[in-house]
Amino acid sequence: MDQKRAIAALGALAQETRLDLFRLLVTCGPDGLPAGVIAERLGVQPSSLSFHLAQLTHAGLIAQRRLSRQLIYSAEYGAMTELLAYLTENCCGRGEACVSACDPADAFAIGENDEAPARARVR
Amino acid sequence: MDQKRAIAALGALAQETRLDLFRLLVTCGPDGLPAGVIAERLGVQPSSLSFHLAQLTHAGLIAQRRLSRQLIYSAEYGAMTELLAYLTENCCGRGEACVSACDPADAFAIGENDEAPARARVR
DNA sequence: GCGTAATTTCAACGATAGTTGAAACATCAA
DNA sequence: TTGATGTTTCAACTATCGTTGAAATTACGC
Repeated sequence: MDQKRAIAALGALAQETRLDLFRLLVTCGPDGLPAGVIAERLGVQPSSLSFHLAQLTHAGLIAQRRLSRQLIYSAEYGAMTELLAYLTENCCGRGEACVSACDPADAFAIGENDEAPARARVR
Repeated sequence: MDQKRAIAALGALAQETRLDLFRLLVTCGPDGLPAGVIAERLGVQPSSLSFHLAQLTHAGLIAQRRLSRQLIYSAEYGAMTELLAYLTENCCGRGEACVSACDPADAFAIGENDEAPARARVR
């Protein structure tokens, strides 16, 4: 992952509809969902959804395939993984403040609740 | 991490200067760097840098502290960790396509090279 | 082929982001 | 206090983003 692609991915995710959309597809696995179903679930106009789907596709975060009349969209887990790796690159071994971010076990353990790990802010 | 904060963080990172800046601070650890040094390293005008520092600070991705005349900025590793967790929430156990994204070992293992894991695209 | 369903494309609009340079602010040394 | 250093704030400008509704496209069943 280079800077350009990372920015494209981050920019694509930095929007209400698209973030919800991406996270919805992430939970749906490789099977994905047709555009119409996504529009209904998110409560977005088809025209608007199409715009956002194009943004995410262009950023490489989702993939498109056709199933008869429907266009099915699914998350590109590889791209997501690369993006996470790009953000955390070289953050290891620089002191205890970054330990939880660099330790995969810790990093993913907090996904279930919405709390930040207890850590003193550097002020 | 809720949707609003995630969007703020993603939006903050979705910009050349700020992404470079954040990654620079991530590699610097809790000690951080003064604004002047950052401006020099990134080749950005102080005025512009100040704008970007404020964006990242407001998004909770970096922290600010004063050291005499200088303002020192450092990465907020906790916020970064929460963001990664938010993006990958509920992506587990849905099929083999998301395995590498959900398996921390795999997810972070590809950080060293710039290659995507070999995976067939759903087209 | 015709009509219909599913989705995309297009143009127009208002809103927000990023840059620049000048001015202001905050801190320190003398 | 005075001057200098480090950083932020502000106004003005251009560029890009997201929404809407209408029209066009694509694929299917009859």
